[in-house]
Amino acid sequence: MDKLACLKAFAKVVETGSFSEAGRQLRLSRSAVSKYVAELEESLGVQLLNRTTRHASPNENGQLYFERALVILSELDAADQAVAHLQSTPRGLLRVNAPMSFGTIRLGPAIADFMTKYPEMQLQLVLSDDLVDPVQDGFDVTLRIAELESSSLIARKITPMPRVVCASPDYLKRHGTPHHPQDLRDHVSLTYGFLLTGNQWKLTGADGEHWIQPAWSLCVNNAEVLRDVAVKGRGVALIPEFIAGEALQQGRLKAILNDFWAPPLTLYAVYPPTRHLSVKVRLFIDFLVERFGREVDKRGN
Amino acid sequence: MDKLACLKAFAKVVETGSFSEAGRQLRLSRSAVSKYVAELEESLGVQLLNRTTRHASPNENGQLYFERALVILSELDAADQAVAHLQSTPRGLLRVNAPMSFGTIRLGPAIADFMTKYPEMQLQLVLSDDLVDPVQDGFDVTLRIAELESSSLIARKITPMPRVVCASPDYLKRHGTPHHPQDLRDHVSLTYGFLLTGNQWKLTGADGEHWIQPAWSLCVNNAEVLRDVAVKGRGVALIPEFIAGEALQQGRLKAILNDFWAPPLTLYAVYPPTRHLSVKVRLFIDFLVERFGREVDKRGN
DNA sequence: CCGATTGTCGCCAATTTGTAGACAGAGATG
DNA sequence: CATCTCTGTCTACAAATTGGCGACAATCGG
Repeated sequence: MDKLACLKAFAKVVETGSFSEAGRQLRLSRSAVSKYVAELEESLGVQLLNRTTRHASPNENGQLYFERALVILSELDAADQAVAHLQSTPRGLLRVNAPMSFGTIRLGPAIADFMTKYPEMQLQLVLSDDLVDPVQDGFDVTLRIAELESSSLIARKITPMPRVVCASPDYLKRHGTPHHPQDLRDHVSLTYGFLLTGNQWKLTGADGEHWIQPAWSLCVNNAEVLRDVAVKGRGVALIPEFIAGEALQQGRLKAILNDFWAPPLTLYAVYPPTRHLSVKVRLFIDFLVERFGREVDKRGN
Repeated sequence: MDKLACLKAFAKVVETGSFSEAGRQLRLSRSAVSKYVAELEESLGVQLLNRTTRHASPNENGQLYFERALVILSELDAADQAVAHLQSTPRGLLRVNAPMSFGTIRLGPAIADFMTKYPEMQLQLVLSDDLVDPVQDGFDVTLRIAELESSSLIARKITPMPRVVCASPDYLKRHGTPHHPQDLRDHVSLTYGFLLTGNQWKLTGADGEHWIQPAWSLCVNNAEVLRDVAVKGRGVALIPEFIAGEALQQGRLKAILNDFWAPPLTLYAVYPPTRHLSVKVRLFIDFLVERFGREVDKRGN
């Protein structure tokens, strides 16, 4: 028997003085209410209600039990509400891991707004380019920029990260401007190299996809370094727009091959697989989606 | 879902740190425990436990809810015990209706012992020979002496009440002593008349049943009156032994037709039809059975 | 490194639930 | 006072839930 359902039925019968009315308020049939109360009496071995064919009233036992039942039912509601409240009030420590470049260029400035919005939270931000397992390494959420991540960890897309092919004006003056992806074979590339596509660049235009493996003179796991070397005229770089942005605006770099585009990378949030996402993590991720882009949840969460 | 079962399962998991051990202690399978806790988390919309493949521990939500759950579960046990205790401690008012004769001759003297045994109870005894409906007339229990009572009220046999045929020595000297039930036709009977058998006397001996309708000169609804008139030599009476007893012992009445016996009457307790008999009533009836005779429950209660 | 134990999940037989409707009784109404 | 309406209980039964079995992958101890 569902003792709680019996308690609720019993309490409602006492409140209303009627099995029928109790049934109406609890959205149960009269016979269900009758059975619940009978079951309760049976399990206690005690008569709780005096019944006539028209109404019911608690006897001494029933009055005592009714008062106790009300306390118990209200405490149970209070307990439910207490955990709901605890869950919905964001506070405590949020530990975030993010890539270096994204952390310094985009996330860092945005964090102040998040902390203004949720003043009770503490945020610990660790910037690193290592592949990090949040469960293993004690983070609540890890941000990643990747092409496509297959992982057993739960991940949520935050935003696409467009990329741009660019070089310094001085480099272009000395080596000519490539007009087609195939022209890149004659140029020096500065490449990231740690994507799933390795050192190949995929560029798509009106005439289809082009897979180019330019001769690379520098392979590094930090796009800011690629940007800075490109600015110094050492080659052509394919790097995220958020990294190249300022140099492009200042004319220190020039975007080339503008009729072609590289598939964007994607910013993901990765977090431990629990049935119910911590509200801290959820609020943080919602903030990132709102701040950095549209929302596509990778796992239908 | 049975929320109470879920609460118990959850609490046991937190206590033991293990779904498996919780299952063993609750005599449930591991999968049942797992499902209960998952259901609770689902209904709250909150993660309560952190799980690894080897053990489980409450998170902050879970710790809060666990503490609340313990309180609720113990209060529920306390409520159950409170009504059980209330039920088992006999006190308060017990209202009894009994027939006049039985009340004055047998019950009255016994009552003192009952009240000694249960000093916290008050007993209200109303002696009347009216047919009384305990629900209608506000009694907890009504005693009846009858041949066979068919009633919608619940009744419990307390004891058989044997009857005796008797007359005064003086009457017998004047009218002769009947040796066979058929001889009663030539005698004057003093009859009760309010039994189902009316004024007919049924006497059974070695030669079978005899239905006699003696000529009655007195028909009254009180056997003591019948006894007193018989003592004065006015006729032959068929009355309960407990009423005739003292006069027989003193020689003021003489038992006759001793090779024949009238079917005994039966002392019943009648009480309102409730699912669980009040402990006051049960104790009183148990006392009567113990004091007055063997126990045969008429309704299999 | 292997065996034992863990928690979760899907499947399914067993059990319980909760309603419909019949029934008898009480109270309201004409 | 008779009739109607609503009551609480009970039975039958379709629908829903329960709870265990066994498979699976992960972890821990020897």
